[in-house]
Amino acid sequence: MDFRHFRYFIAVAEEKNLGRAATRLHMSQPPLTRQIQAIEDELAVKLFNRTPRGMELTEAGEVLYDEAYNVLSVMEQAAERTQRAGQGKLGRLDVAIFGSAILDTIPRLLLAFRSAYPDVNIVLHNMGKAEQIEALRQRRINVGFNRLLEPEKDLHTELVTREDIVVAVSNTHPLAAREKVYFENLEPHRFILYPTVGRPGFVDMVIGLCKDYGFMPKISQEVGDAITGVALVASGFGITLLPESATAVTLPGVVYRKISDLPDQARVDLSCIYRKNDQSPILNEFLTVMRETMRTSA
Amino acid sequence: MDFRHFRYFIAVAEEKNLGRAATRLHMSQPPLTRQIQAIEDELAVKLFNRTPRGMELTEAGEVLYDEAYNVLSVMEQAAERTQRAGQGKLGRLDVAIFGSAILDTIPRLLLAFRSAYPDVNIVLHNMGKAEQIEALRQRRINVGFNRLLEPEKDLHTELVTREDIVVAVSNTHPLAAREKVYFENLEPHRFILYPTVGRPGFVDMVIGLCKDYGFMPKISQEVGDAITGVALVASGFGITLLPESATAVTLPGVVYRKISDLPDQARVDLSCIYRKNDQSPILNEFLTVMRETMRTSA
DNA sequence: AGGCTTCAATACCTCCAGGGTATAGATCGA
DNA sequence: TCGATCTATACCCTGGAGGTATTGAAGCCT
Repeated sequence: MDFRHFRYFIAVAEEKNLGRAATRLHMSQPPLTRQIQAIEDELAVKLFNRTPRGMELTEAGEVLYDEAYNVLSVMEQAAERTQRAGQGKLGRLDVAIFGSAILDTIPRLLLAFRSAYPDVNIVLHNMGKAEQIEALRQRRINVGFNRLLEPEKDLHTELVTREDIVVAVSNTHPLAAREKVYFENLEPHRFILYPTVGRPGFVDMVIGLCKDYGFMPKISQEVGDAITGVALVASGFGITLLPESATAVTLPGVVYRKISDLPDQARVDLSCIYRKNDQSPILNEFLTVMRETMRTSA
Repeated sequence: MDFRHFRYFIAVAEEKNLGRAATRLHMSQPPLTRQIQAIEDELAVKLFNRTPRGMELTEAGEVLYDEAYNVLSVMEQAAERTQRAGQGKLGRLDVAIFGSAILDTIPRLLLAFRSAYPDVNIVLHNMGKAEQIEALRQRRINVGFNRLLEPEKDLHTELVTREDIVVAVSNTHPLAAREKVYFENLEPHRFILYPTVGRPGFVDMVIGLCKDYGFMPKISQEVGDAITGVALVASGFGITLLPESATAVTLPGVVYRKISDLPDQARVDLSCIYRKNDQSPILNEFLTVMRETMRTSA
């Protein structure tokens, strides 16, 4: 039983005439006769009664006719879904995110991707840097987002965007009153910092910067994530440094100030990381959308 | 895209190795390679990543693998249902019945058939003799049951069973007291009879019998069906003649008596009627079951 | 009745797709 | 570097699917 057989059968069932059916199938009548006979032989069932006026379905033939379109359509759907999966339009993408990246860039990215590929199921995972790398190697995720990623031999890292660092201060804080804030102005104030999960982290960059400006930051608190940090700023625990996108978080009593004299290496990157040998068309489409999105919004 | 392709694809997807898959498919490896390539070409999708350790599914391949068993099983079901229909095990049988036949023989028949062919949907229609013949010609029914059927050139009639005629009398009636009832004993009593729907009917036979015995029956009432007739007997309207199977109807105050000297032509037949050229395997099986049932219960 | 039409079925030929064997190419582990 | 273990390629061969011509069977007209 072949797909061709189904198409032939349908044509004959509908035309009730071998000649016309053959024309419709762009072939001649005798081979069609034989193919129909072949089906009947294989199933050991008479599908048509041959009359001098043509072919008419038997009861068994009626049953097969009911099924035939089903069979073809199931087959065609299988093919189509496979093709769509091959074009990255169907399937699942496991994305790891971490920390403040979720506040601005990632949502824009996901929005763009979802509207272009609505049938791709995006599953988000919260993971730190080291976890992301492990999960990538174990194929639990397709792509991870993080900052300050170091190269790995089997993984590609790709810069998504770079952001300036801003300082978050309480609105009653002396720095809030200044028109321009320079990095050295930060020195006397107490810093709220973040624990490093996977070296090098954001903290390392901040401390390095301070060293470049000739001081060691006074540490007020260490907190787990950016939002908690901002909350502590509002509560007067000190100041904190954040990537610019984190200014999407607005809390009463907190203001953000740009740092006017920030050197270029003090800009913080947001990168993504994925397996070098990942052939997934979905990942590919995702990266394409990502590059396009970042290009147009730059 | 051929059924063979699906089987090949499944084998390779499961074995993750062309050689083993080929063995499983009872063929050699190179043609299998080419068939897999052919599928990929046709769908314009890579289904496998070739590694030195074997074949592993791509995402698109995973999607196709999910579908592949579906496709095959839908196909196989179609074939199987068709075969079953060809063996008369699946489908629909439209049966016309009439009057008292429904009281005993038909239920036994249907019970036997349903238990042997549970997937055949039996649809019962109440029709008189003429209606049945018309419905047969219009293919609205496959078989009809009736009594005293006359031959028709395009229809087969087949005797199902013959029954004796019994007389139904009130239990206070003089006849109820007799040990043996002879036909001539009926003469003084008033008859409840049935209108003839399609000549010749049961009434004609009764009247003919009376004539044979040298009297004309005194008619008390005409009623539409046997049950009503029996109800009138209970009410003292007279006596009525019925086929023996109608004694399945028991009403308080009614007794049935056999007629001892009944000639053979006074036995009433139950026959079925169907199209001579009806090829339906279901009808065929039904008739077979019917003959078997009547043979064993005779 | 006999020829005409209209179907499906058969006879016979052709050719290519699908299968086989042998072998090359690629990669990995010892 | 050699052998083991995969897949891919080259080449041959056969069966089956398709084509043309024809037969066979059954109405439908004169």
